[in-house]
Amino acid sequence: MSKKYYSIGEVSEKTGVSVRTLHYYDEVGLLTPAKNEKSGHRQYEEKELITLYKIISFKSLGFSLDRIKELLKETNSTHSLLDAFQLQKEIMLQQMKSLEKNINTLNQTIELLKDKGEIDSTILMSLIYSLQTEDKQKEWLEQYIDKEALDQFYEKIDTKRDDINKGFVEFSEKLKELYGKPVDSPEVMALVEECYQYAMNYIDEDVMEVFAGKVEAEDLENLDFKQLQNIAPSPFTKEEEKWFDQVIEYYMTKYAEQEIDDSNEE
Amino acid sequence: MSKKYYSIGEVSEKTGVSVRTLHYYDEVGLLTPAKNEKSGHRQYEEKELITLYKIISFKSLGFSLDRIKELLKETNSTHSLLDAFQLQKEIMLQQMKSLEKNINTLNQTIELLKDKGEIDSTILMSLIYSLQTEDKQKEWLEQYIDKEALDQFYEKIDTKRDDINKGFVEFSEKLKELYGKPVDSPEVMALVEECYQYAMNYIDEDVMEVFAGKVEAEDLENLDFKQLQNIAPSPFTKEEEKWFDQVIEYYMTKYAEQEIDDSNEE
DNA sequence: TCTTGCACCTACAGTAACGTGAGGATGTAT
DNA sequence: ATACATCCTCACGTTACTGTAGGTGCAAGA
Repeated sequence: MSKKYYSIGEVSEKTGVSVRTLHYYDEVGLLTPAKNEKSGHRQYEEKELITLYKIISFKSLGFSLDRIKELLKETNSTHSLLDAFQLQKEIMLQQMKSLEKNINTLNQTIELLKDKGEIDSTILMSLIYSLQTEDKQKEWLEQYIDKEALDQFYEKIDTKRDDINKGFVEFSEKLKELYGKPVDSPEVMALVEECYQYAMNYIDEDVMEVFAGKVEAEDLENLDFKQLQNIAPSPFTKEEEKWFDQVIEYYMTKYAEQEIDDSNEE
Repeated sequence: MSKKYYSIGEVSEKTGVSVRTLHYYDEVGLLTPAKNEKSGHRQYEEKELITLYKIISFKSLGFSLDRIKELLKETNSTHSLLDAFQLQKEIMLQQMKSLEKNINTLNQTIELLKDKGEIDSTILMSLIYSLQTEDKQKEWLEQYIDKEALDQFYEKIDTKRDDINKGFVEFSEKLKELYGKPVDSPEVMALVEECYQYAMNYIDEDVMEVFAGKVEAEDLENLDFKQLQNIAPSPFTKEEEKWFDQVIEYYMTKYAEQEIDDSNEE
């Protein structure tokens, strides 16, 4: 035969794997060619080339070197290979989902930034965080709202993503501007009213009712809302939030009065 | 105020980031809270909590900590954020493509393993490698075949993936079995004929002609085929390949004779 | 008063899969 | 013989953490 061995350089050339990487594979016992006694140079035979191609193939499918070491021993048993591949596929599908979510969030954020220009970084963070944890938010909501109504709600939202994001940012900005004003000042009330009306565009009445009913029924003040806060941090400081709570409270009582008035008039 | 500072434990609890990781962020200068002079305990203020949420958000979008450190400084300039997000989106789209390719390969391999049971690991490797580098193969082919015909060809193939993979494996196995037999033995010739016919199911005549013409026209024996070998290693050993080359050569001369006979009879 | 436990601290080490570079030995062509 | 390419080993750097050991300060229980 013209040539029995390949030098490490040749192997690197042929396969595109760096010399250092071949050293490393030798070091960890993944691919251990014989060595020339005198020079210590590595001598790769054809069977090792084939093994290397197997390694490259497995690696390209996302397996770790440790896993590959096992798989190389088991390549005769096709059954364990099948298992490994199916598992690996599940893992990659998971990764796909996560990537899709990220791209989605990035798309929405990019649209928003293009549209709005400057955005308070805290508000932006809050939005991104919220978009990224939407699944968990939905899970949380499923405790209180039945899945069907929720699915419907999210479907509706899905078509108006960019509008809603913009609304969220704008209301947050305006609220931050008004922070500190008396809770019963007309500007504040006007904004809250506007905000409420805006939200009502997207929230079905039945969803609202179910939720309102639950809120009164359960004592979720402590435990559960804390969990939600963890899932979706607000864009406001503690101070702002305190003020905002008062605003809401005032608005609710006023709103309740008006409701009574309305129903009396009917 | 009831509470000015959060302890590291509280922050960890609130955000889900481990204490050790918070230590780490402090160490690398990503999030450096003040320290109590006496005890050395870290004291997180609300602004640092907000920063931490920003960090979490950016991290979930796939940014490195170094990049995040820069982004945190630039959060006021929305412009650089937009750039960063757009770049990040491109990166994630790339990753998506790569993942899709992997899942595709895994799916095909899984189907094949389910269908065939035992498969020679070298043949399997060759197939996987080939599936994973299909893009590069196509690029290589584009040098010789015009894109339109090629696209058409791949489209056709795409609908019959599993069949073709199975065919590839079976012909490879059979060829390996026959290795060593005389190149003009009837079994060998029958297999090659069968293989040729099988391939013709998928290769359009015009593609074949273009390619055949090119093969004669150019001297791509050396440079370019080496490149292809790098892209798609064969499932055969050097010895087997040598033998196979002879088989093909013999087949081609025989085929050429037959062609002449055929045209004479017409 | 002792000690137990808890939350916190620092500091060192280890992970995966290499990249990079130093310093020296070997192979090959002229 | 000399130049130059190629190879060797050794060892540190990278990313984003995680683990562990040994030590401090403080509050509650025996």
